[in-house]
Amino acid sequence: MVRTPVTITTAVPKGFSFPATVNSHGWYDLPPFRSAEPYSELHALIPLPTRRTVDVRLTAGTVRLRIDIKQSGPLKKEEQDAIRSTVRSMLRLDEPLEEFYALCRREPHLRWVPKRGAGRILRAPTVFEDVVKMLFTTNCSWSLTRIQTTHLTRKLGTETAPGLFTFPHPSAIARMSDAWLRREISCGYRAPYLLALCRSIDSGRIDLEPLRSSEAPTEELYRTLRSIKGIGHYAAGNILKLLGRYDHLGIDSWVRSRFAEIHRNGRTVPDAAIERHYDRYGRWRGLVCLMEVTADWHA
DNA sequence: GCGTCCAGGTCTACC
DNA sequence: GGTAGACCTGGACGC
Repeated sequence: MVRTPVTITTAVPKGFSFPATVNSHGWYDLPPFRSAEPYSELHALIPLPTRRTVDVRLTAGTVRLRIDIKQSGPLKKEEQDAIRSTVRSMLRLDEPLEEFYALCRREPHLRWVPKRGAGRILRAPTVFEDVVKMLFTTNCSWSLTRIQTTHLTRKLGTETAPGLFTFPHPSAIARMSDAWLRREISCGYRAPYLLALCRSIDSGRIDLEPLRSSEAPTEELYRTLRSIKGIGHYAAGNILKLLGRYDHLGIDSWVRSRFAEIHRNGRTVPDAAIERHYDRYGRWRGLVCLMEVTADWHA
């Protein structure tokens, strides 16, 4: 047994960039993640197999990542291992990107990607959390995505410290009504989609968590995601990226707009033309597209 | 402060 | 297979 506070570390791959990973997309801005300064630290709540949740603060060194664990009870060795494993999964530390980086080095406009250690996309501790948050990004502004996620955690999550709430378990959401979710979470017409997903998980009809380690073909995973009501072409494409599959672009209005600025002097083009543009990057096309449209975030 | 309009993906009905 | 319309909310804007 180890008494808190506890600091553990874990090795990072050569060239890894903590800020480029945390800033890879907007997840760091959605609870339970917190980050006053996303370039240097990230706070997260990590659920453990023992059904406990720990509050961690992540900061990066050049060869190791520092994990400060804030919680009150004793911490077993296997719980520390679980924390380390979840953090590695969230920051994609074990994802092999050598082939992608080699591709980037052959493209002058992508040479910055391996130089700045970009290409690892932050994900939540669970696939369920990633899917619900992606559902909350559909057909709304980022401010509404933040409102929905904040309400969901505050009203159905568990308070682990004053003002600090876990992402709720599917069963906690499954117990609520459609009308309650619309009223309290502000998720509008997405409420029945969220409810159906949570009840499917709660009843055992669907299990999202194995998708991260699945060896099934990408198109099979895509079909699985599209079978979830409310997850369309855009959301499925972006969830696939969080599963380490980059065959789909996940085009939304922002990608259309950025693509037009970067490649067409501001003139918008049909999605099919955007798809064709990235075809030559093969199974990395979705990641190349993401790097291009977010390049200025990493400048 | 109030009303109106718009933007944002997905689903369903219809052709 | 392609398309129109409905879904719901926050924010911008005009009054």
